[in-house]
Amino acid sequence: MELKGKRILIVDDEEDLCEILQYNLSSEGYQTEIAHSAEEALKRSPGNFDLVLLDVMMGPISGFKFADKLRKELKIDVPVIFLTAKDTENDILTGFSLGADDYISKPFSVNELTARVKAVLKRSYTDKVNSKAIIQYNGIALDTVRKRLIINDERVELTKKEYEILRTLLENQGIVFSREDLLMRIWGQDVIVTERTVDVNITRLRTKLGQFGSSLKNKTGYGYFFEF
Amino acid sequence: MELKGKRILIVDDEEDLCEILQYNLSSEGYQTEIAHSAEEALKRSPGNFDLVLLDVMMGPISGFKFADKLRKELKIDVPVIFLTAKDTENDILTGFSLGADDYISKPFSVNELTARVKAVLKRSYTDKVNSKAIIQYNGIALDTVRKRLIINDERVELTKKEYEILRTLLENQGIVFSREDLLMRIWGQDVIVTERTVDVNITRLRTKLGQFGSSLKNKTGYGYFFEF
DNA sequence: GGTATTTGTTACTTAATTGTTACAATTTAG
DNA sequence: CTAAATTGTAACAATTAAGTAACAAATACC
Repeated sequence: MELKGKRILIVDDEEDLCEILQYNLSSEGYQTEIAHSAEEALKRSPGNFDLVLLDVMMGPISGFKFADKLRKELKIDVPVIFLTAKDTENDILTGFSLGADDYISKPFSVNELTARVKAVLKRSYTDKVNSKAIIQYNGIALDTVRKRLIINDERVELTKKEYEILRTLLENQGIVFSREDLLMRIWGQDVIVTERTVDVNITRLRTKLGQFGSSLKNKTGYGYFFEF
Repeated sequence: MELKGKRILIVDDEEDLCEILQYNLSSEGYQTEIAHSAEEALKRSPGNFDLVLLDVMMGPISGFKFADKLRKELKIDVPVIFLTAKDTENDILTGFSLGADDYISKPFSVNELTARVKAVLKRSYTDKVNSKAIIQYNGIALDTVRKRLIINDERVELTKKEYEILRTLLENQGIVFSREDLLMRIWGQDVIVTERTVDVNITRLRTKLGQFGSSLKNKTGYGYFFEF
């Protein structure tokens, strides 16, 4: 398994800590991005990261609220590791009830951090379809490195948006995503585009999907989903 | 590692050159033996040497034939450096296809000789696997010692950055590297340059790659990758 | 120290992606 | 069955990304 190169979103309002985290994770080969608030984190399309490191004690929206929003409202189930100063059981349980994958209590050592990060990434690798370079579904192969499809031995290049929509739908087959869900997840919090934009991208995807185009289905009034 | 005392077999029909080689290598602390023909060389158990210096232009059995026999028939994979007067790229590539580790073009300086010898001994000591001076991919040969390309029998000099980008992409064909990835990997953690710098270097590389320029591909929104 | 080479920046051009709109087709509700 | 709502989609526009030439800065080399 190749953990290196995985994208990690660091969400913490303490500049210094962020930099320490970033420095250490980078030198381990991970790609990192920093957000100093929940709001900022939402802007960075958290669904596109492999892991989110989240401080629970943070500005107006706490890490807990952010995680809750991520899971329940945005339906993004990216792995999350909480950074918590309060090492109380209650805190920790709250975190896990909100879908955390692990937690680290401050202060923590670099070794501890990288070990947990590695473990969580490994779990999300083995347990989910995630992380493989090419993911196959029925007759469709999605090359997650080159961001393209292989259908009937043919390469079909996908643009960024197309790729992200398709991946989202393929990884969550049968689940209906409203236009808003998709906009939130893929375009991000503050990008303002018409909901119809999704429709157009769906059309384009259907064309590129060829014989499988009709598997990208619409549920009138609700949204889009994938079903072979 | 102790390079001194390593045993080197010199195979060349020119008496004078042999003596010059022997003199210089001895004074560097190597043990040397001389063979004036391929036949003679075979009698000296070439497999028991740490390195063979082999003249390609030589009596009834050419250096190439000797090397071929060594590798294919006798299955001896002692490191070999070719001494070549014919400095054509074709010759050089032939040598490498026969398993050479490096080559030296006549006339050469003593410094060059000892440097190459040392480098090959060191490489073959540290990593048995990737110790060749020239790595070939489809129609592209990358001379990792002299930092240049050989394409269609032509030498193309690469600058450091160009070389490192190309090597990264060639060794990881199909993997898309974002500008940031490349900056991190090649420029390093703390060098601050515009991401567009990568683009410019890519353009320069494409030009130097000639007919293969179009194999250095861009994936809009993601980065660059190599694919024949 | 001066010259050549490499490397980086910028500005501009070209290309690719993404978004909007208008209208057609389909679906739904009554 | 029909009108309203929703979705599909083609054509165009806007935006964003990439290619590249020309110049500037930095570095290496005498």
